Parts: sequence; structure tokens; C-alpha cells
Amino acid sequence: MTDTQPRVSKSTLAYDWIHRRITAREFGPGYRLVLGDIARELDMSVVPVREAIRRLEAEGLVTFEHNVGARVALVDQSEYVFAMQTLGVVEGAATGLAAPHLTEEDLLRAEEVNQRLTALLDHFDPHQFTRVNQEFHAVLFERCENPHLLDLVHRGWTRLSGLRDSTFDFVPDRSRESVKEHADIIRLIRDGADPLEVELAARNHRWRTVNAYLARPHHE
Amino acid sequence: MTDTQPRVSKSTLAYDWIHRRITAREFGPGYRLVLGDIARELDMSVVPVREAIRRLEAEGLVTFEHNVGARVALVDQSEYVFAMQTLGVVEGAATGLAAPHLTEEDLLRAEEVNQRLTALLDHFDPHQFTRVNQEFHAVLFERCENPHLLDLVHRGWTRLSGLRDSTFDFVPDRSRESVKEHADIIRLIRDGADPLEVELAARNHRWRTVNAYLARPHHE
DNA sequence: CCTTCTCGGAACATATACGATTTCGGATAC
DNA sequence: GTATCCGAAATCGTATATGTTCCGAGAAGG
Repeated sequence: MTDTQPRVSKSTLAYDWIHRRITAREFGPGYRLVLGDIARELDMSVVPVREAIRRLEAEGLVTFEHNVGARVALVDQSEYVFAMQTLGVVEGAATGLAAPHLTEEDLLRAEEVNQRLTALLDHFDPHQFTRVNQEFHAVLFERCENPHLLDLVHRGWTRLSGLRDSTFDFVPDRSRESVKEHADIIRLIRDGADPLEVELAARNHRWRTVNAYLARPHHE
Repeated sequence: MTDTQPRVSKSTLAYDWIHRRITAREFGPGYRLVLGDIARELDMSVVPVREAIRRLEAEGLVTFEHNVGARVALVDQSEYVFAMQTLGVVEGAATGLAAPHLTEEDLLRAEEVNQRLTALLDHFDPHQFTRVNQEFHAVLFERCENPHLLDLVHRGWTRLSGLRDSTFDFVPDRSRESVKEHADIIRLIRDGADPLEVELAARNHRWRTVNAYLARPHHE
């Protein structure tokens, strides 16, 4: 009995494959996604690949031009700033909603991750810092009970991580303040602060990062 | 010379066609979207229709089951509540960001729309009220300069209007308070209040509607 | 030397065809 | 009468084929 049971559709396979490569930055911004090539690489026809790309398009990871093709979305500075601003809004809200549900265990874990961030401050590697930084925030917002909102947060992170290098490439100094602000947020939550206060702390934390980026010395 | 110039792709055509019918509630929640039927109706093959449905799926308007097919997403009560909560967050933020850019003209227009809402309070029609209500809020948030955020607001409204009947079907009394709160929001903006204050007013305005819905007498 | 036109290849858009899977009704066994 | 099994119809999933559009290279003309 030959195994002709595609547990998951090829369309989904292609979607995951491309998505992974974009977020892993193997396909950088502007990278041309040629249907035929991808289909050949994945040993399938172009049809499932087309569908996968349509979905990625709807998520904003890919731009599509009629009769020309798809490429990984590239973001200019203003778009990047807008995306960060939006992420601040939704992530802040998610964190605020999650705060009352965080256990002491969660907070200890958050502190542990923040410790790792502190350790990274010497021998600074922007990309690794960004990765661990995301892990930190995930601990805080994942308990949010609103799946819609959580989905928006995830998409926001995905876009940013896929479409642009670490912000800390440009403003490494911001990382030190960032770690301190993390501690502040944890303290607020542990003290049982008003969720709105937690939300605004999380939001402003992110917005300050954007502002630091905008105010950086070298505008190339 | 025969006109064989497809200005827009058939895929896009199908997307718009389905999207319109969902938001117009011709295809209600749970409606089965059969590829072949739609393709025949639009006089095209199933391939473009598939792509269109994939995009709608990514936007959450349509759910898809492997080897079974697509149907218009149906929302249970909790999902509805989450969607409204999320809309409150993003719409509130957009309104707050838009507030400083609103002109006196905009505010007059908002007041005019709110007048129409007041007029609708007698001979109450929930659907029409919802439509004009959306128009009111659109006046306030459309000036938001962040296109990402604005996109999230639009998607939120689309989902809600497509997937469920007017909230005011269930809690008609809420409409009177709603109109009053609108006036409050306008006043805040005109007085040049802190954007954060405007944001929270807009958010809480929506959240109160959800709460009214949850607290309604008849839980069928 | 620069501009413009033309042509050919590359890539997309869509149609058609076929195989695979699910679903549902009816027949059969108990 | 009910439960189970089987088969046909419906529908999806994918491959292949063909037409169309876009883009760049190279030739022709100014």
C-alpha cells in the first residue's frame, strides 16, 4: 500500500516553507518569489504555490504585482515605524489583558529571560538580542485570553522580524534601557497594578524604541 | 480588435464578488461556498476562485476544511465578544491618533451623522442604525495617519458587519446611550483633549456596547 | 552616441483534465 | 427497527497545457 495520503495539503506545505524562509530571513525583503522555481524546489506544480502566496499576500508578508510576480514585501522607514506603532498598540493591549492572569511562575520565567537579555548586553549581538527580547514579551502577552488580539500581535511580530533587521542594529544603546524597562513592567504586574497601567507601560516601552530609532544619529 | 484585456485578474474579480456578498449578508454565516458553482456563476474556471477564497481565509472571513470546502465563517458568542474587544482596542487607538488631525469641518460632519442617528431612534431599525453608526466612527478614525492600524480597523468592521447581525438587534436600548457618548467624544476632541483620553473614550464606548450585549436579559 | 523599435524568452493567468477524498443514501444483516 | 456497510455522486486537490503579459537585449535609425 503506497502512502498517497497527504496529511496536509501541498498548498499548506508551500505556505509553511515560504513563510519559514521569510521569517528566517533566507528570503530577504525584495526577494523575488518565482512560482516555477519554488514549485520545482518543492516538487509540486505551481498551483499550490500560487495559493500559498495569495495567503501570504493577504497577511502582508508578500507583495504581488499583476503579470509580474511576487516578492517579499519591503518596508521603507515610515512603514516600519507604522508597524512598530501598531504593534505597540496591540501588544500593549494584549499584555494588559494578560496581566491579571499571570502567575508568579510566569513572572519568574520573565525575569529569567530578562536575565539572559542582561547577559547579552556584553558581546552584543543585535539579532540574538531581538530573538530573546521577543521571547520575553511573549511570556507576558501569551496569557491574553482574546485569541483575535493575540493573532494580531503574532502577525505584527512576524512582519517585523521578517521584513527588517533588528532595530538594535541601529540603536544598540536602547538595549540597556530596554532591559531596565522590562524590570519595571514585571514589577507593575507583580504589584497587581491596574491593567491599563500595565498596558501603557508595555506600549510606551515599544514606542520609546521607535523613537530611539527615529532619533538615531546616522540617517543614511 | 476584440477586448481581451482583463484590466483586473479574474482572481481579484472573484475575490471582490464573494467579499461583497459576504459583507452584504447575501452569504450568511455558515454558507457553503462551492468552488464549481461560484466559478460557473462568474464564468471562469475554479482556479481563480480558489485563490480568492484563500485570501478570504487569510482574512478570517472564510473557514476552510481540507477536502470538504469553504464556508462563510460563523462566530459564536465568545468570538463575537473577542472581535468587538479587539475592535475597541484598534479603533480606539486609531481615533486617538486621528484626533489631533481632525478639522472643525470633520467635527461638524460627525455631528451631522450623529444627528441622523438621533433621528433614527424613533422607528428604530437596528441594521440601518448600525450602518450609520459605522459611518460616524469612520469620520473620527479615518484621519489616522497610520495605514497599518487603519487597515486593522477596517478588517475588524468588515468581520463584524459580515458575520453577525447588528448588536442593536439584541440591545436596542444601548442605542440611546450610544448617541450621547458620541457627543461626549466629539466634545473631547473639540476641546483638544489628550489623545489618550480620546482613545479611552472611544474604546470604552465600544466595550460598553459589548457589556450591554453580554448583560442583555434574554440569553437564548 | 543616444534613442527607439522589435523580438524573444521568462514568468504569470487561466482552462481543462483527472485522481483522491468525503459525504450521503440505500441496501443488507441482525 | 436499527445499525452497519457499500457504492455512487459531489467536491476538492493537483498536474498539465496553452495563452498573455512583461521585460530586457540587440538592432536600426537619428
